[in-house]
Amino acid sequence: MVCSDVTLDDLVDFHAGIDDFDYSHGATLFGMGAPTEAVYCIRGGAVKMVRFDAAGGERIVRVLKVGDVAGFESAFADNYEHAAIAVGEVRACRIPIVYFRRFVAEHAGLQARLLEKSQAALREAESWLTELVGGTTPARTRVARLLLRLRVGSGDRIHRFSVDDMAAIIGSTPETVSRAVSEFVRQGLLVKGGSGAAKRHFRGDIAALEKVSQDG
Amino acid sequence: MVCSDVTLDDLVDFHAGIDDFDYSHGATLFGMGAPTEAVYCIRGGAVKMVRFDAAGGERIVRVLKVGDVAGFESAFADNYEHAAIAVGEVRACRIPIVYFRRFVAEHAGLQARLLEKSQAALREAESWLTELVGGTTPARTRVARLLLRLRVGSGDRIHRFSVDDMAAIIGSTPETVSRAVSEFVRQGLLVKGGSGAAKRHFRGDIAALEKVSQDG
DNA sequence: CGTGTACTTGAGTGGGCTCAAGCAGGGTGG
DNA sequence: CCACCCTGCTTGAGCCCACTCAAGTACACG
Repeated sequence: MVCSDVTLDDLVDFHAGIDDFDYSHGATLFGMGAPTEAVYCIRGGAVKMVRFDAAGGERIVRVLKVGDVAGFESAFADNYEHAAIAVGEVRACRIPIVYFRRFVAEHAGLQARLLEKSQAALREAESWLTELVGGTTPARTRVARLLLRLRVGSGDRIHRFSVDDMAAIIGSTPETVSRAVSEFVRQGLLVKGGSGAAKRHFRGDIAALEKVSQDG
Repeated sequence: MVCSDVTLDDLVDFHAGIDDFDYSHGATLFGMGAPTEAVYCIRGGAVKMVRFDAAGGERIVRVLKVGDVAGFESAFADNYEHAAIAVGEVRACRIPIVYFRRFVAEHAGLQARLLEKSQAALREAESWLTELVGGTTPARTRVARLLLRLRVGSGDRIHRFSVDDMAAIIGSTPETVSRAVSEFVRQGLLVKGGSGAAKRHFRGDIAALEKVSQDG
């Protein structure tokens, strides 16, 4: 993880302006097209990376979880390519772009690490292309696959996105997602979290979901 | 373009084993899961990057054209993540992986260039996610968008992929693609190339296709 | 307790998938 | 040179999933 890298920890030690921030549900870390002024290390929660098409419809192209770095794709461009929006409570550390660029320029090891990050993101995007979106795969299967990808760590807790968000990921409609999720809940594959912070999570029967995710 | 970089041209000059090769339609540059042993700079034609899902069905996640580098995503892994398959006649130069890795290690500038390449590929993949695949967008619109992305340079020539390939890109079926393409041909938006090498190309009415690609 | 937001559920329709013929074109062998 | 086949494209008919439109419901928040 870039943030825990020694050289970047040095950055935190020696410069002011880098601190952890909290973002509440729906808060915007940065907007699509806004001038690039920082990258963010996600320390907790989930962040959706959003693109808007010509018609103004939103499409989620990636989901960031703890350890991911938001905005690094645009670190050497003038403007952000996506909007980054918090889903549930999010904690992130903000690194002003000038510090970030200086450090990358000065430390060769960081470049290799960035390349890894970029290729991991590419792998993830391709994975979405093959497994999650459209194709000829039934919607319920794709919803199951998505839920498995939204797991927190390797337990049975699953980030609970809104039906609209899930639809914007798998390329479907809120109604269709709702029907699939409701059915999973009825069948006991999914349990909605109670109140408070737990509201933003499911408990999932991972084994059963994996069964559904294999199409048939 | 990585291949035209001075340092990589030096590589070509000083080492044997690097030459241009020709591949005919359907030829495999490398297979998915095969041991990584080279990267390829595309000098002409088009190459499809393919992933196979559990059911054995193929899905095309990216298309490489002149100037792109095939296999660099796997340059630091043991095995290729995709298969790379020629569409029509392809000319490419083959760089053995040991040379490639040595050069990247020795020349810091190349790392930055690789990072750019990786991020460009990421952008492209996200672009496919938002514009090309599934969603709620009608198939004819998506076919039009795909055709525009398959343009050779900035003229009216378009790489002519098989209906199966196009279906594997937009996440549809060969029949549906065929219906859309046939209609474009009937309407004169698309002209099939004659014989010989031209068989692998369309001539497209770019302006009209762009109109169709904007949904309505 | 009212209001707003998000989700759920229902009925109806249509786009595209499926299944299944028919049809070019190009390569091969007689 | 032609008949043949083989591969890839086209076209048709029927059906079903999922999108659309539209209520109705749950829940949070002021």
